[in-house]
Amino acid sequence: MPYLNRIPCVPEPIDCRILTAALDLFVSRGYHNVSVHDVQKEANVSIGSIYNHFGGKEGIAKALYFHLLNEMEEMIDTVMRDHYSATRRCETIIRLLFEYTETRANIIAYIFHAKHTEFIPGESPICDSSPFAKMRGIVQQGMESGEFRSTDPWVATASVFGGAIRMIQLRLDGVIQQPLGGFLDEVLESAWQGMRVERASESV
Amino acid sequence: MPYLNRIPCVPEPIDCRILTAALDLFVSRGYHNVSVHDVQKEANVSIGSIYNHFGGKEGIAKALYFHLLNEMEEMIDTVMRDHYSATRRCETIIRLLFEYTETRANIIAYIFHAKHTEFIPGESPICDSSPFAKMRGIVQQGMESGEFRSTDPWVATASVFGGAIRMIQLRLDGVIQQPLGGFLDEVLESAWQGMRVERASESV
DNA sequence: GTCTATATCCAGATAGAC
DNA sequence: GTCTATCTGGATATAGAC
Repeated sequence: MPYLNRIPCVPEPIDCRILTAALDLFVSRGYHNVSVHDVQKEANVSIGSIYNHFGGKEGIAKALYFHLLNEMEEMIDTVMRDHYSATRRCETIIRLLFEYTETRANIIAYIFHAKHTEFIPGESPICDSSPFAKMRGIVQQGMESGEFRSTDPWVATASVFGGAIRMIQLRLDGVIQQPLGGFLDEVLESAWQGMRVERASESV
Repeated sequence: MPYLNRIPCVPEPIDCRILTAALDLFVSRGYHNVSVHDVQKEANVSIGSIYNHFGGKEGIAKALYFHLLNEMEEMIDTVMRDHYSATRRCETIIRLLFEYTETRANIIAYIFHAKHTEFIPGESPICDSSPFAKMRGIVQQGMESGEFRSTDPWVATASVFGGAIRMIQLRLDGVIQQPLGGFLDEVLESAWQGMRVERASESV
């Protein structure tokens, strides 16, 4: 196994080191409790480099935000390419979000952080952003195709994804202490049951 | 109408003025973007008084947090006193939360703010707190009584309240621009359908 | 208890050598 | 492009008169 002990010869580019360190610190301590000096130490770069690359702390936060939002959008695009029914699309998105919450918790925590507007002024709330709009679009598609029962689009989206997002928040806060994977089937079951089309015979 | 122009002779106590001003500022700008001087100006008191009463900015945040958490707990206790079935209890809680979101948005925004631990160190996440525990208890009761189908307690609670909480978050973020009252019936409908006990004849 | 004026600290940002 | 040393503003917190 000759490669096991090899020292990586291509060092991670400096931008990535900064962003990775910042993400860790921002998520663990909170944006406002992290100084540029903290990031500098964690990333093993000088403070000058940080200002050169990102123009300051807010620049780092913005770069992170758009980078991660973009990753999330690519994830959703991939799901939409590989699956066609709204049900399968929603299911796959929820499954991937659960997986990411376990394996790359920082990313999900940063993306789902309630108030980006507090430290990225002028940015509209994340639920206005493209990936979230696409999620609403998928639910809409499901209502039009008859997979989901028809209701208000906001209510429908909150109904499909609300339970899952709530579980993610509880897991990130440490309130839920088991991996989310074990809850996936039941969460999906609730979501589908909540959005299932009522048969005429069942209504009174 | 002799009272209309009267000047209030019992001024609001200084503690309340400080807390009210702080709540407004914390919610609108974010805790870390508000200085003690801002609170002082908004509340029309001196900075010395603030330190006398609350010991500093963090003291204000803590006092607010416990005060509002307590109000929420009292609300839930009242609901539990006035209603007995889990369904009615959950429904009333959701309705009241929606109402508060419209009429006293600051309170709900502060309580539902994701990360109190960022500015109140040592405090456990809000979903561990007593009112949220009581909400879980009500759902548990509903599963035991057979009102709700049985599933994991976390999943059940997320399923019952997740959609509503998501709607509240979207409303507070300004993404949803209509009052929540208009969505109440559909939100409840989704929640109940998601938790309804499956009849044997319906399963395949 | 309340106030004003002041002290102290530390964050974000910059300058200029290399 | 990267670094160290430095500047500056503003925040928290205190001192001491009233």
